[in-house]
Amino acid sequence: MGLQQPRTRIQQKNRETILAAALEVFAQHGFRGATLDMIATEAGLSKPNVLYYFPSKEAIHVTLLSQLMDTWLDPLRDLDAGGDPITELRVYVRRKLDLSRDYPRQSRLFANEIIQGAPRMQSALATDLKALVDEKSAIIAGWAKAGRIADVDPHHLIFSIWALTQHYADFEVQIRAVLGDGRDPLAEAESFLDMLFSRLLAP
Amino acid sequence: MGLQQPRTRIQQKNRETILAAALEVFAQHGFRGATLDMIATEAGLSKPNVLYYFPSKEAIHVTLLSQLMDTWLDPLRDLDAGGDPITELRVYVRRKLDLSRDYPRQSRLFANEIIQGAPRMQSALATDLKALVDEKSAIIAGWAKAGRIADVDPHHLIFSIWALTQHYADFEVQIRAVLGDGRDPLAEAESFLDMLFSRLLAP
DNA sequence: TTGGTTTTTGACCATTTGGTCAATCGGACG
DNA sequence: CGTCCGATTGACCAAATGGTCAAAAACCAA
Repeated sequence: MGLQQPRTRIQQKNRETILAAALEVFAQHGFRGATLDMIATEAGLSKPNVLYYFPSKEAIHVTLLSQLMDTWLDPLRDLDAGGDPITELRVYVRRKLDLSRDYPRQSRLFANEIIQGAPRMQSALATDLKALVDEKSAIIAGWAKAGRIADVDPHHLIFSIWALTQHYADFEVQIRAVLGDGRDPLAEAESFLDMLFSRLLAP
Repeated sequence: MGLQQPRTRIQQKNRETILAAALEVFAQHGFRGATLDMIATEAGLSKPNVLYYFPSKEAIHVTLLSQLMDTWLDPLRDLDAGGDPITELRVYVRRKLDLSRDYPRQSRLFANEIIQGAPRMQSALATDLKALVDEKSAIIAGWAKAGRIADVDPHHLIFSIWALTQHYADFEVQIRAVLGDGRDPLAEAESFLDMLFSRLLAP
């Protein structure tokens, strides 16, 4: 039964429930480590019922990944050539860090996929993602050439923003272990990264 | 058969062969995604033969992880309170980046483990790793207080070094997809990170 | 060569897991 | 109330997988 778009209220609800459960399970165990039983239990449904709403385990995974790319790239899409360069980039960093705080599971799902060679995203990376990054890199390069920010390589600037913000979601366990209790990693990260990029970008 | 330490030449060699194969397979597929058959094939041995040298799949994984922690923390151990602060930290960044270049599989193995909650490393993180980071953070804090480097949070400085260097190994697929062919990500990263930390740390 | 030890493997096993299916359930509508 | 269609599930299956074991092969010292 191909449920391209939900027709009934209950389909809508159950598909969402399954996706939320699958996100939790995939993020924690990776694609192979996750089982349909785990997802079904987490969703409060039976395994055959889960497969009534999605044709396969892989279909659930693919659905999650495509949803992810969309919201994940929003902050970069909003980088505005007409805005103040430093402000634009600072806002981008902050919004990216907000994503790490509010959606750590999505971040880990994505990280799992990329680390293992992005077997289900290769094309999306080389086309959509590359196009967007190239476009925004041109904007940043323009700012640099105009002397409005320091002369940094735009691609690596973007990579550094990704690396630094996602690190706080993906490696949360390590960070908490090292910092010990009683500290708020994400809050500290916000001011640290603000300072870091201020110093890096100042003309 | 518990082969705590190899007694014969052939044991030594086969254990190393298996660990090398397992590193490749675990890094690419994660613990659950890797199968003993994959490891055996990669090692050029039969599955029962692999289990002759290691008691279980998990034992292979644990062996790799403990080996990893050791070499992985060496550069941080060498951070010398008596050296020139900027130089010491620059060397640390460069050596960490060298590890990403030379041992990307180890980096991904570690990343896989941490992202999934470090089920087999929790204790090592909270004890050994925390102790080392706290010790070196104290040194960095001393440099900052003496005005020899900028006033940065030492823990987050170390996190940022980890994030930025390991990103080039763990997310290599993404970076290559975005940069396209004909560029050398690691070479570019070296100069980019050198500049980034120069600006960040200058008093 | 021989006897004993180490190494290797084919056959096998129990469990897990993704997925199927016929049968049942349940609610909305006439 | 009865019918129909979407929703749910217990039972089941085939393949994959971690691991075992007895026997064969390779090796080595005397």
